[in-house]
Amino acid sequence: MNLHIRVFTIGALAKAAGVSTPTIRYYEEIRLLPPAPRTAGGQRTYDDEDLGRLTFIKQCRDFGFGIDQVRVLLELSISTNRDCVETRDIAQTHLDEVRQKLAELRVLERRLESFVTRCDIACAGGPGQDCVIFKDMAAPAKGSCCG
Amino acid sequence: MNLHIRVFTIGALAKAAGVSTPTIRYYEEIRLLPPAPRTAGGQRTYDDEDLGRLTFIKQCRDFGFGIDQVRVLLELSISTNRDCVETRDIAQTHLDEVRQKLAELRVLERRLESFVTRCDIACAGGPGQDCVIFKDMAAPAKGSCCG
DNA sequence: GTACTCCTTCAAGTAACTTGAGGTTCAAGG
DNA sequence: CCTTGAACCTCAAGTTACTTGAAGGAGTAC
Repeated sequence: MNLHIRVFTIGALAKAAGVSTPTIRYYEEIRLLPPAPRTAGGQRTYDDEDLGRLTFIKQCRDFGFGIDQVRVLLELSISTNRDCVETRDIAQTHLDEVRQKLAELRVLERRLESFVTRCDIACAGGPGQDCVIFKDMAAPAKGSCCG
Repeated sequence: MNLHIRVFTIGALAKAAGVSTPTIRYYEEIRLLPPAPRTAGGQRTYDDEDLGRLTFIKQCRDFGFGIDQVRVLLELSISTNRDCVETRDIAQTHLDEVRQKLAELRVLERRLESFVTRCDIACAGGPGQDCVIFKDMAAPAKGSCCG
């Protein structure tokens, strides 16, 4: 057992968990974190349990989960009869979304590449060219540059 | 020359450009679009020039450019001495950002894949398992599931 | 006791719209 | 002419996940 009871100020907790202090207050406000006990002067105090919870939240956020998903994951993490299947499903759904976003960004990357390349080919001379990119983009088809 | 002067209601314009009507009002409010002339009854009217401008904006947004970038691109598109080089640079910068985001998402995809896979291996039996994912995630290292 | 950092609350700002409430205008049909 | 229903109007607030700023109090080291 750990006999040391570590107490953190909000700044120390923030540093330990890798988030900002306003973020911690915000998490308290939206009840992701419980209301912190205060010193006589009104300053918030935290312990290792809070650090664990906050770190968990941070990890989930780094995974890209939304606040509402984190809320569910937190509840699952606390329930004694942990439902790993539900956790897996949340992660799977999120993975699907990430892959969807990846696909969109790959398309965007190709379009922008093509755009820049055509700019280079047609407009290497600099300003004042007869660049038709803008006419192209004012029509509802695919964009082009200086074609 | 086109002798037809097409006049659009806000709804018709929205449909033609592929945006929503509140979006058009919003664009007017933030001065991406000029204030529309009104009918006697106060309803907005648009013409083909507006359609061209709005379509241009839509294209830029689909490319992922932010509103402020669209503002610059719009000005470039209107200037008589078009600076294609500046346009290219804006697109190149944006392309770099897209690639950065792609790299991040690829890392995320791998992490989530690994997460889900480990869930499948260790927790195929369903709820009630001795799943350590939550303990892992409350520590500041990399997440795992049911390991 | 004073200097300095860290803490407090509250309000507003960010991006780019969307949603809702409550009311008006327009075009068509009878 | 009158009604009906869709589409329009304005204004305010909601969305996501915080960040930023102002004005002032608490804690600690010298």
